[in-house]
Amino acid sequence: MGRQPCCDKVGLKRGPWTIEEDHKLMNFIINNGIHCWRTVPKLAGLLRCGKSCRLRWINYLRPDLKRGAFTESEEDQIIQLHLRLGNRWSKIASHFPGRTDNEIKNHWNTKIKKKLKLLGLDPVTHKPIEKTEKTSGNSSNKPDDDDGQGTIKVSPRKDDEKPEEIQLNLEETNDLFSNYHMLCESFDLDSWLNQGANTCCSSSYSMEESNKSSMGETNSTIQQDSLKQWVDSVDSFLSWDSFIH
DNA sequence: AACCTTATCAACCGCAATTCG
DNA sequence: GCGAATTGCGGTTGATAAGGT
Repeated sequence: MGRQPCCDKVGLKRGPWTIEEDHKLMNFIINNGIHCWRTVPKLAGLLRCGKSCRLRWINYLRPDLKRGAFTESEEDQIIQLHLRLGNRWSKIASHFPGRTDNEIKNHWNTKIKKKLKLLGLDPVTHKPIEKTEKTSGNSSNKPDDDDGQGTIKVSPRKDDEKPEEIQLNLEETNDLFSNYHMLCESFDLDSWLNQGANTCCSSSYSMEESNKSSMGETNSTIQQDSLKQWVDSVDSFLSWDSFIH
């Protein structure tokens, strides 16, 4: 049997989105909202599949996106949530209004993972690497940049250069680990989670929901004005994007 | 200046979960 | 209740910017 592909890929465009495509998608969603992603590209006049449109909207065009680098406290919160939820990025993202699961996942993979490794912590278990190795006795889980003796080797820049060794001896590792746990303990995740749950926005955001929640009782003129402001702001970062590209 | 390596992040893919007829 | 359609999620890839040699 098997499932049909979600969309007919023949003749569909792939790769980076153009400003024109972004405008088409935005205009369509502004005017019509989102009812069925599958029909969005067809109705909006886009040669993209519905999945691609959804992703573009959620990760880049949504009006409530918070752009910019993650703060240290956001990073701490991500680590906390990862400890509890694992790689459930959408769940984690739901506690960061304006952040997307993709953004958090990328940040985790490129920055936080390295930070934890430097602290001598396994990014998967959040436990000291030595400990997990000794207890598991499974060398296949050993990070390739760790020599198993509390020393993390950073890849050399040159072939003839000795790897830079960051001496994280056991004492230092334990100190870092206890600090890390003090941070974990002092952080009231539950109350924060509850607070986040009230303010979080679902990844399946739509203009209809946006209108209901943020514009609820305002009149249509104000709605039009805010919408215009948003489109203007999106226009400004779109042009900036095209400039830097 | 040219080349190479690494880091970053947008976008894609495949599968699971959910919805719909 | 069942199967097909659709949506959403997490892992992965690929383009490109940034930095180093």
